[in-house]
Amino acid sequence: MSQDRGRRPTLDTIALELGVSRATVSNAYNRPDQLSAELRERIIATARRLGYPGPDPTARSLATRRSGSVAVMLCDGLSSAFSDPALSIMLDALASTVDSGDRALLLLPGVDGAGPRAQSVMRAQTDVVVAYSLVDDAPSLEAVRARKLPLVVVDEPVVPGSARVEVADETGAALAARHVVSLGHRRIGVLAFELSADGHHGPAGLDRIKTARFRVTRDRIAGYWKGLAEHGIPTDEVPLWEAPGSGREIGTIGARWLLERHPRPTALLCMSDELAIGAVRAAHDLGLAVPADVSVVGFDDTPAASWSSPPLTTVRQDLLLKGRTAGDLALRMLNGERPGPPITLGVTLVARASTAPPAAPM
Amino acid sequence: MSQDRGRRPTLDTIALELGVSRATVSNAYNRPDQLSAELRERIIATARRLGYPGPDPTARSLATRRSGSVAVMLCDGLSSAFSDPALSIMLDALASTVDSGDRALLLLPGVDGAGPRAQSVMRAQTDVVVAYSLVDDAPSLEAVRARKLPLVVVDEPVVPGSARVEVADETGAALAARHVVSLGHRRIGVLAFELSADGHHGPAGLDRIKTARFRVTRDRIAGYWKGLAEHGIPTDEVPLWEAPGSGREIGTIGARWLLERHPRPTALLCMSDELAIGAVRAAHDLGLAVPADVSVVGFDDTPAASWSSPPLTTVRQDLLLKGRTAGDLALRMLNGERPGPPITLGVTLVARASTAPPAAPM
DNA sequence: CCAGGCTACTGAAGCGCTTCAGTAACCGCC
DNA sequence: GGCGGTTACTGAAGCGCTTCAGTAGCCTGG
Repeated sequence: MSQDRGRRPTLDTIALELGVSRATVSNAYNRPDQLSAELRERIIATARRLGYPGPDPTARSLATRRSGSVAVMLCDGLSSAFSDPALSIMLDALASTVDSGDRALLLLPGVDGAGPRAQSVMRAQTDVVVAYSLVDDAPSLEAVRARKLPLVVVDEPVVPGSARVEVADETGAALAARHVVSLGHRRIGVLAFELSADGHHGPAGLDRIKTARFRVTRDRIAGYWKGLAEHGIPTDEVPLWEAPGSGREIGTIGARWLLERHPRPTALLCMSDELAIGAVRAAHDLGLAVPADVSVVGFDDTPAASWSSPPLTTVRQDLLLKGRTAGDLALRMLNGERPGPPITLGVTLVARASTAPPAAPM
Repeated sequence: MSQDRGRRPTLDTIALELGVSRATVSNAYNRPDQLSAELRERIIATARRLGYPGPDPTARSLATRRSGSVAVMLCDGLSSAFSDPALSIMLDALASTVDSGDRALLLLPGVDGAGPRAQSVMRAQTDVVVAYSLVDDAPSLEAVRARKLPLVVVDEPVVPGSARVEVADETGAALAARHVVSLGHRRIGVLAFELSADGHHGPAGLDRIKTARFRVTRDRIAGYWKGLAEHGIPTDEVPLWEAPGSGREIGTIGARWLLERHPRPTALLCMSDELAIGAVRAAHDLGLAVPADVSVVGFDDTPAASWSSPPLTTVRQDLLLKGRTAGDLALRMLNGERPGPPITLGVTLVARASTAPPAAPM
């Protein structure tokens, strides 16, 4: 007879009811080979009868010292995460990898582009954390360090003791730049991501570029410049517009500004496919044809890139692989493996219909 | 002197070091008003010196019996979640609401459209779960019940004892149907969501429709039919194509099938804006103009609806409010509130440029 | 000068589980 | 018939924290 009336059943409830030890009941759930099939049956049956749902996850976590979840720290809120296909795709791959390791994803969204609050990280029940494209000096990274949690960084500068996966952003950007230059373009505009998490957007000058706090943005600018400089294009005259996000709407606004410069750029290098799609729209709005009047290059090669019209020339990165790799790394670190050398994924240029040689100079 | 060399510091480490009780150290973190500011300072300083990162979240959860996270059960993997703007937007609102209550989001993605595995739910460290548009008989729902976790269901049939928020789907669908009918359309096609989580897609007949296991799909079909039937259109002759997902690509495929019927429908009712955008594409591919040759109605009123060309006539639902409401409900249930009556959010028809009276009959 | 009320802190009882070192019983074998 | 080896199960020591009922000491007012 259960004397715990009203209280929710625990391992003890079952053990008492059956007159076996608590360890045995625990084994019934976790190590079926440690007891007779017959007893196990009885335990499970009794549990069901008494409404015991199985070992409490929190208590188990405390005892085993593993929480069973992988935390992901994002730079911004979820809406930006969800609306950025590149991030979505990679997060999905990460989630499936992690899930196949029987772990759940704990999402720690950032606030105001500065990443999650330190306190959210301090309170997160997790065994390992994956940081995605945070600013260099995010307080959340410090919190992870304080908790001595294994860390996997994605698209971020090196953090001592962490595993790392990233993409050859600089190389990719250089590919994009070389592509338009070799088509004959000389007047180029750049549609960039945020340089810092200060909510600023609009045209950005050299001084601001130099203090960029997002590695991805820095590297891609460096790549663009490298590609352009190789062909003698003075990079300090290349107009750059900083977009507070990676969505199309913003892309349209930024591209419009770029396309209204005099002389008008004949090619736009965009840091994401979404920005590029927005740029194509801006061109249309201004009565310019793509690629006849202006060439547009994206970045990422998301599904939307090939779907858009015209299909986008873009720099392809393997987003699925990036997510899977990050997931694998996280799972590995959980097993106590030491973080190996950083993994850098390659990029390729995919030439489609949004780029062409410039029209004859006016 | 700390005799725990090598072990990570705990509350006791600090307490011992300072010769105070463990309770006091705990209070230093959780109830600063319970000790003198001076002692608190010393405790925090010592903690920092010894590398103690603050109370362990898992142990705290066990002691307080609250985990601090809200689990969200999704029908499918994250990629579909991320690629469905309607879901993204609502999840984001949910996340911010929950985050402002200082809780993290634990994502439990589904597998094969059947929702999360029961085991994932059993092992999830969470205080409350939100279920989003799962099939009626999802095993995960049963798992939630077994664990006696508070449950908030979104866009789902009633689950006893749970809080519920949903959208007037049937009403919305009826609005859409009435809209096209009152424009004069008589030949209508329906581009629907999945009816069951069996991976099937393509044209669906009455028998299959009757056994639909997704409430949203069921309700919207019912709404469409109601709107059509009111005007004497025989609903059993309305072709319906079942889409395995809600993306544009699928929309294009389904719409093409619908537009190749004889007689060709002059209006397409689509269960999401993405499907509708795909349908517009299919029309173009077939050399049909929207809305001149075929009218298209979406559902949700996501940003893409107004952005697309032509801007989409659609049924607007307040996705942000839906997410916020679900978050609020979850937070409330955490505080032990009883689930109130279901909350149903209204819908309105937003008429834009993708619908028009049909061309004169051929 | 003492009752009453604070303030600042402590002790101990949990929270529900895992795990490890046993132990008792049994089995087969030379 | 004793011995090594299994099998099936138990006891107890944690895991790291919160919280509640105290208690000691001090202050205040009548």
